[in-house]
Amino acid sequence: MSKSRKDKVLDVAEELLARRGFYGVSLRDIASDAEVDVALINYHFGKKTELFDAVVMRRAKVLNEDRTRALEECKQKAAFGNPGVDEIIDAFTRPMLRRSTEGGEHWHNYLTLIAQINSNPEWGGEMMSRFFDPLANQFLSLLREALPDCEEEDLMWCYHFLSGALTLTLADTKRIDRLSGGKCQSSDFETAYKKMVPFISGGFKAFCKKNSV
Amino acid sequence: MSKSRKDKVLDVAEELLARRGFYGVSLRDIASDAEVDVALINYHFGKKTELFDAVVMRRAKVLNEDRTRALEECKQKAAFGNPGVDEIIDAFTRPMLRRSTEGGEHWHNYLTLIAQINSNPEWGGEMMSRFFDPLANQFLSLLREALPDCEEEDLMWCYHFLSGALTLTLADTKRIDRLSGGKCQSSDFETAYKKMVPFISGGFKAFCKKNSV
DNA sequence: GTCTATAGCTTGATAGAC
DNA sequence: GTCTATCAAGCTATAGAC
Repeated sequence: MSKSRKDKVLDVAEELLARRGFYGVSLRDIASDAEVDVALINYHFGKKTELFDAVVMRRAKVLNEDRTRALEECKQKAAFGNPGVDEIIDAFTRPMLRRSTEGGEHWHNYLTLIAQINSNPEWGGEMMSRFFDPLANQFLSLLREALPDCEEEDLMWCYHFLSGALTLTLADTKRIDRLSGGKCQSSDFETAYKKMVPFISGGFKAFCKKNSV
Repeated sequence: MSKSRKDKVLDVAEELLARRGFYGVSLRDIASDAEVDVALINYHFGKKTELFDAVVMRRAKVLNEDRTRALEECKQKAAFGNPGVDEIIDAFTRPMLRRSTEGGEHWHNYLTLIAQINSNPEWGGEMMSRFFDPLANQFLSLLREALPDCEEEDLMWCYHFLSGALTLTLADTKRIDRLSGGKCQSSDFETAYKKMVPFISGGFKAFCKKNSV
């Protein structure tokens, strides 16, 4: 079964939106690249903003399932002793990096788009909350158990910093390539991941000394 | 001496660009809000991309001076014993947060704009490098001295995570307000700053155990 | 589902008068 | 420096035929 035109539109929209953002892409750009009529986009998705939502929603569902599963597995292990901070952070972040590296170009585009949404001051916060706050709360619940003495406010801010570090990584902007004189590549998510978990874990532990598991 | 029309254009452009990004703002939007003719923008700045550069450049200069000064003061102290990781991170980040809180609405807008540029995959990396890599290198030099055993690659990735955490904070997207049920506000930069320095410092130290000053 | 056609508006850029 | 006028192109959205 070959890809439907509807899916083709979503794929193309995703790619263009990831590159130039909501205002930088016209329905004509999308229709043209998808080899489809402009009117078809309206037929399937309605307004441009609704297409945008559809693009974000499609993979958000999959991603939330991935990550929920990883967190559940973390909890299972808790039956035999609580999971450590590192394991929890790993469960929360690994599915994203994995999709971006192993999920093909489409997933890479998608996660680049999420990165931009996350730092958009106009509607980014609202959108991230709508799609990802339930999952973030699952993550925070686990962390609360692992770090019972950590102040609630500290936990929230640490989550926020994690979010910034993670999404800038997904954005893959190539800045680090230049800054490091080629020693590092922003597209090297394997390495990024290896460094990110200890970095973030070290950040959390700075606030929860009593429980640095 | 009242504000020139040229400065007014820059102020208005900055505000609109911070909210909706490059493609989301038209020259007519800017001209209208600045109570100026569209042709005047072209007269002073040339093309739209050139106006954009001018907006970013104006305060980048001031900011780079601020931060260079802070790093220099850090080095001075080194004469009486090396500065610690915390002090170096503090010198690098505080001027940004301070401008955003004490510099008025214009600076707040500007730093929101920088946040979006930082995670833009199209030209964000290039732009950040162009305006801020020299400063980043000053910062990294100081850190290298403070952490002589830290691997170069680790240092670069830690800088990258710092950059993500810092700019998401500057973006002020209000997501943390919702996620925390009102307990935290993304606009509360004082608190954000108090949490950010230990978090980042903890992250760096995770890689440089021998020198956790 | 698919396409043609179009309404009605907005866009960046500049030429030319003062 | 400032403004009027204009161009050619692009835009979203939809109505209506098949």
